[in-house]
Amino acid sequence: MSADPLILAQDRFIAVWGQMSGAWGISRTMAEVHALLYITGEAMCTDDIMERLEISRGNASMSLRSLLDWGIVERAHKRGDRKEYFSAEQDVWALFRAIVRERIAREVDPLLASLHEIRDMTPTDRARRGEAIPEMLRDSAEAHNKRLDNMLEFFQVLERLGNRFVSPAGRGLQMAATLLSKMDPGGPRP
Amino acid sequence: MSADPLILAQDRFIAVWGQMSGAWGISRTMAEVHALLYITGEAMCTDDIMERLEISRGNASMSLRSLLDWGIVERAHKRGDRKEYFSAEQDVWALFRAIVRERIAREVDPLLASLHEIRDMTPTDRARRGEAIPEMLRDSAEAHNKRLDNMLEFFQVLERLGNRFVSPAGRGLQMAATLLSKMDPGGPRP
DNA sequence: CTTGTCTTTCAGAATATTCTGAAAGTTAGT
DNA sequence: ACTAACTTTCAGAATATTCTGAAAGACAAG
Repeated sequence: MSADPLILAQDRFIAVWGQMSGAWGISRTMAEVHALLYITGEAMCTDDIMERLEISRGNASMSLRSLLDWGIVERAHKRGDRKEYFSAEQDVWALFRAIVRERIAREVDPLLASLHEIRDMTPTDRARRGEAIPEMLRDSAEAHNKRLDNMLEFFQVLERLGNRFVSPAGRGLQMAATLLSKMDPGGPRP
Repeated sequence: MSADPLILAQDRFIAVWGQMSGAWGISRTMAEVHALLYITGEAMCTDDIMERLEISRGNASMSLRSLLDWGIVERAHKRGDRKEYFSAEQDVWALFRAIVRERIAREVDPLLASLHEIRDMTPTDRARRGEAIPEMLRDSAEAHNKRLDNMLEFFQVLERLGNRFVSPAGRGLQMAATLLSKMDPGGPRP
């Protein structure tokens, strides 16, 4: 059997990364496939992956497709070989920029849209000027709207931050480095 | 039935927040209970929650316990009433500081520990000075270690950032504001 | 110590997610 | 156009997660 420490370390990495799958909002197998491609640094074909991870062809195919959709794995080809090969982004910062980009698109944007819709469901002074609303109802509606606005504001800031992190290639690292070096533990300096 | 727009808006908010549950790594019901407490702004007892969300007593009890563990819901008491009441943190930034704090503790810290362990599984020049290792193996081990180190570096930065965001009360907001105001779209200025 | 009120627990049921494998689909080469 | 090599799809199986409800536990008041 394989007592090769490199293989063992790879397997352990794959297992650990698989456990993090929940944190990225992807399935365990997707994470394991990604881990395998990342940690070996090699381009592999479907059969290589099936064999190493002991998963079915269908599962491998679907996981690879999803990883391609997320933009963190890309197709590769070997000359004289009809098979498709796949390789993972090796730049860790680029990897996480891709993850943040997808999660903003899949989670934050739809949430903001929903929150705006909900915001439009309750009447306010602004919305209906002259119309009479029982005072008690108006008060609780205003408190409700304030709570919604606080949420909205938070996610708008989050989205702007995320887009800043994601946008031009390579900025994520600089942003983090700047943050950590320019701010002392007590907070930002003037 | 209730055509009260406020109730309808609350229900919609609860549903939307419930769908985000995956993003925070909590169950749908936990998120719905939290949403209910947040959007109504009221302290409610188990029976109130069971009735409004149409869930079982056991589910309500467990969800509330978990929310207490996360530190985003707290116990409250009403005089002359033996029942326990629960209310959600109303400061949105405090809410997300709590979430970040928990996720660092539950996900990032264990991951860093595992990555360090994995880092120690492969021999390097540093680790075993004189011992002979086949050249090919040594090269691939070094590439492997570099990949691990890149991951480690990323998560160390992430953890420091997270802790900065979380630490003294109120800093999260300032940090985000600083980020957004001090950096132009092209990147940080000297 | 007993009762009544409220809370927690947990085995099994219900639900949701993920995986398999065989069949259908696709494409390159001849 | 046919074949061989490879990829994708998807219904049903396997697995994992979440929920229920009844029983047990906890605690204050009398």
